[in-house]
Amino acid sequence: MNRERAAAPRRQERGKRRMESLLRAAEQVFAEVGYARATTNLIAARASVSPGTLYQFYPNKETIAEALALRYAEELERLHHTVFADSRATVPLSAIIDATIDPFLDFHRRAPAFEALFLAAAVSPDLGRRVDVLHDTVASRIVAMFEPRSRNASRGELGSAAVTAVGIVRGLLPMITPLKGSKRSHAIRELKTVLRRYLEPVLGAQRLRRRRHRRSS
Amino acid sequence: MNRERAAAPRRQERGKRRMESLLRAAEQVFAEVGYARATTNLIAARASVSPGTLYQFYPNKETIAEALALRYAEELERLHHTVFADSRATVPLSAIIDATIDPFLDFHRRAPAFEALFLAAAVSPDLGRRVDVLHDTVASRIVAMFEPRSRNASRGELGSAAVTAVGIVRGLLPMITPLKGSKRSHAIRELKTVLRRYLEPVLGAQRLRRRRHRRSS
Amino acid sequence: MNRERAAAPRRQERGKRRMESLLRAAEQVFAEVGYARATTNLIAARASVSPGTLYQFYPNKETIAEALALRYAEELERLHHTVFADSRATVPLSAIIDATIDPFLDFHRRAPAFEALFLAAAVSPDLGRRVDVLHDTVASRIVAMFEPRSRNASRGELGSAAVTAVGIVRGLLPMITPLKGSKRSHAIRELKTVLRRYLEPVLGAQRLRRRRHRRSS
Amino acid sequence: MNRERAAAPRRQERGKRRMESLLRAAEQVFAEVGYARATTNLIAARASVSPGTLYQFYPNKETIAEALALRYAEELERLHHTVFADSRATVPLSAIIDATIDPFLDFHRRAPAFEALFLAAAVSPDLGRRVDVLHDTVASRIVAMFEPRSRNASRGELGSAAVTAVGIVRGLLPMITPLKGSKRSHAIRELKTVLRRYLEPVLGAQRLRRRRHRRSS
DNA sequence: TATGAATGAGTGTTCATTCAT
DNA sequence: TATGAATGAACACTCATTCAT
Repeated sequence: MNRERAAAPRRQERGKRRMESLLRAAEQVFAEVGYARATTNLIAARASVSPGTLYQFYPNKETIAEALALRYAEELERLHHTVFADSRATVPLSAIIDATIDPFLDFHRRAPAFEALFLAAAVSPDLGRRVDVLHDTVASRIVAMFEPRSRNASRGELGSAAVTAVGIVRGLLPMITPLKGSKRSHAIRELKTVLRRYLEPVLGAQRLRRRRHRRSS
Repeated sequence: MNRERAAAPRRQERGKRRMESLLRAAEQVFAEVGYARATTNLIAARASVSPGTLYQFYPNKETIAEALALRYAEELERLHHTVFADSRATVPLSAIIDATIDPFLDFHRRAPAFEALFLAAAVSPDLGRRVDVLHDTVASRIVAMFEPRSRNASRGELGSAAVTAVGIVRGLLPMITPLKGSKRSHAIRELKTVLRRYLEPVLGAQRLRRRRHRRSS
Repeated sequence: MNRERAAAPRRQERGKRRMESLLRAAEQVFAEVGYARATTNLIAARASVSPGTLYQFYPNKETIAEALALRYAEELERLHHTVFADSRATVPLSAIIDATIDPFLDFHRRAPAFEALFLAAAVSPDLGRRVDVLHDTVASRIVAMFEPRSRNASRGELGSAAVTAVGIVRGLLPMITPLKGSKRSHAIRELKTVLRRYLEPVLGAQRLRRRRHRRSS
Repeated sequence: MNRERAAAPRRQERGKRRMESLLRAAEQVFAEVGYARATTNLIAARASVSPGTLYQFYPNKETIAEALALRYAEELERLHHTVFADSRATVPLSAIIDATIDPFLDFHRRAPAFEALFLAAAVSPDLGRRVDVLHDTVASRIVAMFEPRSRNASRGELGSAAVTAVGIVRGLLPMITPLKGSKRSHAIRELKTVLRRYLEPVLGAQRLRRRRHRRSS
């Protein structure tokens, strides 16, 4: 009896560890073959576990992706929280973009399945609904960052811009990830340029916006 | 004899018509369930045809997607050819973007599987290689449109900008398509804004570029 | 009317020619991929004819093989008829074997599907029954050749020996055909040796056997 | 825990038993319809198992045939090992042949798919490569048996003779297996005669050969 | 006759999921 | 809990054969 009480938490610990290792295995597998071609049996095998065990923790394949997406979302939250915890409104936009995109790309490198999920979300409606967490997280991160800086954009406008920015990143990401070296740097610069040119007027001070308006009219 | 000679083309016509109807069926199915979950048997059934018939015309699933992509590419070519056949360099950028994006979205509505293929191309490497035609077509269309208008951008810069523009469209498209009415209009305006703000300096006159440089440095 | 009467034979001629070319096509295809993997559509295509046409002349795949086997059997008949038309009883056994095996191997080279059918006959019971013609032909050829030469073997014994000889050839043929040059020669010599040693006592008068021993030692 | 430890081997046992029963089912099916027309689903059904289960143990159809061939090869090894473990060089050739062929035919009866594989090996190149084990086993068995007995044949000659002998058996086997009773006996005697007459000179010293000739005349 | 589109049962194989142990 | 055998409905694709023209 005593043993049982003692065993329960230990068992839960073991369960956590199992879920961990399953998630890591799934991450690898998603990264290697993509979500669609990833099989639960392969994930289980990669985690040195039987398929039955996998299903003890995750009721189906989607749930695994969802859990991974959630973990990524959390990491993303932490990522920018850390970076921007003490930011001031005076920081120029390009610096904000650098501070948003660079850690993001960095994280993207460390999170091998991120792109697989990010992209798959658009294709598979099932997964999509679940992985949307990622988009939402990124978008709300952006809103959070820009809100204190924005003088003349409403919350709604900011939200809409953030969603758009996420779309831009999603669209350009696949053009960055396969590249290395200077080509990669160039592609990254291009992404930042797009974002900067798009966001500048959204956020911008009066002066800036006026100039822009004149030009683009 | 006369009859025989007459029969051959008529049979070939029938073949063409079958390929047509198979392509239309595939289009529907891709649009409904996506490329990955589309099955050849389902496509055949949708075309009221046996699976064997499908394979008489298309050797495999990929080829069907490829054929559909090709047809989309052709339609796209035609689309902008028509629109821009007589364009002048004096047309303002926003008009160019309107004339590019509006027919594209229009086409996109009539081409229900376009998004499925466009997106799937990024996920499935098999399909990707074949469907890249679409991206290339769009990109080269953009280059063709902008080249006569651009004063100070090299061909390489234009190409790179075009690829980026395609990425932007790909990234924002999924945010437009599920919407209707004013929300849709707003999302479209947003896409155009992104493109305009991004492309303006790429194409722009000397004066404009100088200003931009100072500011963004 | 008149035309019809005139056309009929011409049509039959054309039919013969079609059957010819179909048979030649089948021969190629059987030789290339074996009976089992040969498809009627492939045969038709090889004959530059539609599958429907093929079925106008041959009701199914087996029949084609049967027809080819029959043609081979006829050629075999002719083969040894020619060779042995004037043979005498005094010819030594080894010469008979040479005169049987050499043209046979020669024919075998010219008849690329022969082995495919010969072997397939043993595997597929359907085909087997039909292609047995070949075995029977070869066996009866052997009997015909040996009968005038045999002093102490009954017809039954001869028949049994002939069947056995055919079996030997079938068993060793696949060891000869893939070889070239001296290895091939060696394998052929081995086949002849087997046959000679087996048939000698079946056929032999004392004198013949003694002579043989001296020579072959 | 104790239970867990006990369960693993029991499960593995179950796996072994399944592989067994699948192999038995495959044996039946191969024997009934031949390798080419045997379907994996049929084999699975015959083993009262789903197709998926079959593929849990054998990755494809060929592998099943291979496994069966391997098992046959092992049985063959055992077969003649037992018989000849203590053989002396003084045993007459005919006894050796009896002791080789009789158990082989016996085994052949108990191994209903043996012929299907043995023959299919010559037809299907895929299977062929894998089932060659059988031929090699039989040939090397023959070499092993004859080596100590042969006074004047080199190893190479013996090997070549063994291969030829295997060919002979393969060629004559289909003439034996469909027969029953005295016809069968007769066919078997014929096979042995062929082998004896062929092998005698290969193995024999002068004395032996003379003796043999007298006897067999 | 000749065509070639059409058929459709069937092929080997996969994989998310369940279940007996 | 953990195992891994078991499931079975699919899947992409084939091919001997038929049929409208």
